[in-house]
Amino acid sequence: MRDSETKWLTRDERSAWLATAALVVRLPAALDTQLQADEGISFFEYMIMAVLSERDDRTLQMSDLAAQTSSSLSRLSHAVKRLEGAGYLQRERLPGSGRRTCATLTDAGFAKVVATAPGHVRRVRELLIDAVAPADLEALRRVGEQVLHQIDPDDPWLLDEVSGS
Amino acid sequence: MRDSETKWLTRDERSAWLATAALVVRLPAALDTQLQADEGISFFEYMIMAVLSERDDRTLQMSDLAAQTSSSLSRLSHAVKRLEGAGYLQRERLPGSGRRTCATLTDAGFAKVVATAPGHVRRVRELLIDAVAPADLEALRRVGEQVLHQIDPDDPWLLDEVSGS
DNA sequence: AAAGATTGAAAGATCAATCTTG
DNA sequence: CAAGATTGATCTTTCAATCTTT
Repeated sequence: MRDSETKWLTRDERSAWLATAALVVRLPAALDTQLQADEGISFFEYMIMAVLSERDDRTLQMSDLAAQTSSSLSRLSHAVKRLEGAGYLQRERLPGSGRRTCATLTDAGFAKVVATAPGHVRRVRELLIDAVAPADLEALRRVGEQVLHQIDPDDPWLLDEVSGS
Repeated sequence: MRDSETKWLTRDERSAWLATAALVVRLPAALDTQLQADEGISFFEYMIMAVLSERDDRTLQMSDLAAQTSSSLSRLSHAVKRLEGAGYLQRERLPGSGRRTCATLTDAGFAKVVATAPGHVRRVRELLIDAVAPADLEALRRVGEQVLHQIDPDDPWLLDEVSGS
């Protein structure tokens, strides 16, 4: 609020920020375009199914699924309802322990992920992975992790990665 | 489409991509949260007004404004109509030369940007600029520019920067 | 009452169709 | 008819309120 104390961006910081702002807006949009055109699903819907497909039982609790797709529970709930209507997954309210709901990928959903993944990965490679130097990609990973930590320090954002390093 | 030839991501590429995917989803969301809570506007609306505020005449043609905010003309048109309703800008159909429409920031719109900028910049610093090493920020700028070039090679994405380097 | 999740209404984005001017 | 822009319909997201189970 104290306007006079604002630390404005330097020229280099500003140019880095402008490029980053364009990146975070355009990259998801470009991936959405490919997925929508080729497979009729959104990036968000693909992420939901991709995350489920990597589980042994193709199942995840709604709140965990929300965390892994960076979405609110409400947004996820609406999206999962649509995907359930399309036959790609099923919801089940676990009766045993608690008020939890689990989403499970159906065979059709798994098949959809299998059909969709190659084109998606190709586009990710084309736009990002193969377009930048390996060292820059590594820097990007660091930046991502640091920013996520700034946004939410409590976020256990190394779930699978912790063991892998 | 040839599934067998898909070049899947390596372990390092995959971990970089996962961090990046989370980054591009969560960073704009976090900035939206700050702007919405403190000033009642979205990141997109702020960008529109900020871009206009940097012009000498606070004016830009709709299609140029769309390019500079990474948005479709349709999305921009709807958003500009709302901002016009709020008194932050005005539209004028240039009668002289062509079918162009220009958007001009009003005094109220300029004041809104002035009031909003400090908090926004503070958050950008906190989440990104001050959170990463200068070399990583520089790498991020390179990545951004390369990805934007992959998405649209014809995009003149160095408008202001060309002269500045 | 709190955690986990869903719902309906309101706001925003996308898509296709349209309008206008050159 | 093409370029620049807008519109209306539809789909998605967000926000606040609600429901259920512990």
